[in-house]
Amino acid sequence: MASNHFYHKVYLTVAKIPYGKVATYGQIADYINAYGRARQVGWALRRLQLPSNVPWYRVINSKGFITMSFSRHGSDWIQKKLLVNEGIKVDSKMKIDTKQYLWIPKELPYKE
DNA sequence: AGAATGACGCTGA
DNA sequence: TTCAGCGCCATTC
Repeated sequence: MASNHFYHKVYLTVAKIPYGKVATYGQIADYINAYGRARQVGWALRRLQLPSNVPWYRVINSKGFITMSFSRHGSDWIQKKLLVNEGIKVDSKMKIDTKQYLWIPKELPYKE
């Protein structure tokens, strides 16, 4: 199915985020030639059934925060725990120091 | 089918 | 610097 292709690209790219690093929703959208579709990246990750082999927890919003939402049914707190387990510091406001942890790939992680 | 929703992000005041 | 407003669009109601 064509729509699943978008999700597949999201998962493929997210899987390339290195251990101990994070990326933003917009970044992922950008890398898969879907500039401006950060929301769809969020939908793709929300669709995952946990536990997943995709490191979904390494994706945060552009402000450097873990996005908190009741609709996530606790996965936001699980996200914090998993990131801390990788040595990433997450403060009490769910803020992450992007200067230190943001993934900056040297090459385009996804190519058509 | 039409409207609302949302794990987002840029812009401009 | 902060923040409301708007664009985005698949999914859900």
